[in-house]
Amino acid sequence: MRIGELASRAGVSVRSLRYYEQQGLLTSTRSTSGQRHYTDNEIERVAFIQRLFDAGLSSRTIADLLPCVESPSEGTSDAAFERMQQERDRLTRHIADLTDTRDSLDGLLAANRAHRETLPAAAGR
Amino acid sequence: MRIGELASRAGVSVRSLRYYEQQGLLTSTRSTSGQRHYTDNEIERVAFIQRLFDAGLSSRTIADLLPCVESPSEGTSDAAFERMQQERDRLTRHIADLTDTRDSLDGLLAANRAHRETLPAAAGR
DNA sequence: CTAGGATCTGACATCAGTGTCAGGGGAAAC
DNA sequence: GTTTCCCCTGACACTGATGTCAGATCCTAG
Repeated sequence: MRIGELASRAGVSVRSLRYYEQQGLLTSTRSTSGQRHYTDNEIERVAFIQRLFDAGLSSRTIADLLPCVESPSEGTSDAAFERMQQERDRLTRHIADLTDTRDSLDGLLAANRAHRETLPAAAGR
Repeated sequence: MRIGELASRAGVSVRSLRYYEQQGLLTSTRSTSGQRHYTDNEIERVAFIQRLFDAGLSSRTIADLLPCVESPSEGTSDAAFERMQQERDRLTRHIADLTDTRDSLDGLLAANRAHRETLPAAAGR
């Protein structure tokens, strides 16, 4: 498929796909006229890349990890493996932080809710 | 205390504190010479602002929410209350996404680990 | 064959929080 | 009082993923 189709199927912009390729996250075969062509495999790959971006990884970090993802059967480098563990741990900490923050919001919401019930006339201002 | 002390006690840069004030997230009393002065309360406030930033809220959103935080005893506006619930829900979804992503990484790590054990000689390359 | 949509490259814009520098004044320690 | 550190404002830089535009080329439907 060409880039437009991959973009719509993976739910990202054409611009982003070109950027991913430039950053070494994605490869494409080129037709003689220079147009990029992809296989269905790339759909999942792009989706995964997006998830890593959403998880706060930089394109550089993702580039470091992807070899480990693509060919877990080969002996991937220790460095990539370590990096992956490191990111996993970072993610765990981040999730814990976010959970704490959400709990704080819940506490505030509860306090506000309680107040609203006792003073319904004040609601809205 | 002056801005430098607040910065070091709250663990943020002086630059950031001035920015927060500019965005309406923080207020300070000014000495006659124009220097900002803060009370101990601001330490916690700044820490909370940081947590919200880390949770992906924009300064605009934080500004919308803070009245609700500072004076839960007053009848805070419905809009702020709704906004807060909305952000809480967004955070919940984000946490779920991150957890999924982390699980994916765990799966990949396990696959790599398994391979490493079967082919110890290939480690490092 | 041709028109219109898709793609190519390259460049510049955006956003938001933060870093950093310059030039001038304040505060506190010696 | 002088030195040294802190603070003030204002401005510009940065980062990184993405948007957008321009001008050229390609592909496909009519």
